[in-house]
Amino acid sequence: MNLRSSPLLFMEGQDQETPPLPLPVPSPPTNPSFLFAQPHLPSPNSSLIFPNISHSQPLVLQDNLHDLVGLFSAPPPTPSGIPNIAHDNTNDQIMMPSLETAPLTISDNAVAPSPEEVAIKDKIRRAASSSSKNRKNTVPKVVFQTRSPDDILDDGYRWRKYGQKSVKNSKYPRSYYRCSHHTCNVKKQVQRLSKDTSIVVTTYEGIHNHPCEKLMETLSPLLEQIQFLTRPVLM
DNA sequence: CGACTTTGACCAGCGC
DNA sequence: GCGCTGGTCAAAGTCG
Repeated sequence: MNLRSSPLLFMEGQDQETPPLPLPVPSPPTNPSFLFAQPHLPSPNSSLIFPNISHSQPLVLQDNLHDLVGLFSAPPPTPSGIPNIAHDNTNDQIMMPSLETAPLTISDNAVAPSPEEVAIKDKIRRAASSSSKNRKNTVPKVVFQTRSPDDILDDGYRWRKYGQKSVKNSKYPRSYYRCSHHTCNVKKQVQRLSKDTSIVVTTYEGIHNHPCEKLMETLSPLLEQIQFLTRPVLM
């Protein structure tokens, strides 16, 4: 895992004057089930956007937990023995299990959005607007801004690139990826900002219908051990 | 040989 | 209707 970012969060539709919502800071992960937590979005098409990244208190993802997108994945099937826990309904919070607990701050010197940021927000706004007219088309979208030298962030899933386009007002092309899992049609778009070339904007569209492979790889020995320790003992 | 990337072509939506 | 733009397709190429 090579993400080094300090995301902020605001909900789609929020205007520039409204300060972004600080991301709720979760407790340290104490239960593997947190790894399958899902974001609690106010509406099916609302989007999470991590806007200007603050340098003041960088969040660091734990190296032994690979699942960033797993936050937005469907819970695994229960027969696997992994309990299903989604978001914290009582506190209406998004659980961010893979993040260390560093308080999130809003950047004081936030700058005007770049053309790419404006385009991305416009695109999401249009998508939300059109889908509000047609409620059947409810594909959740999540937008991350991450400060990383790598275009491709290791989010634990396998992706197949199916297109690349140069985008207006951007000197960097936008890449289009689909989840390689045969039954999963989650897509993501990756684009580097020309205003700040250290920032990569990743847009996830859809929800994985399978557990994160790398995560399961990491967890399976642990789960086997738990199952062994909690097995019924014959007297 | 299978999985993946590259890249030009095609198509749909939107604004004028 | 036309042109622009973004998203997807699919054939060819690459890699392990």
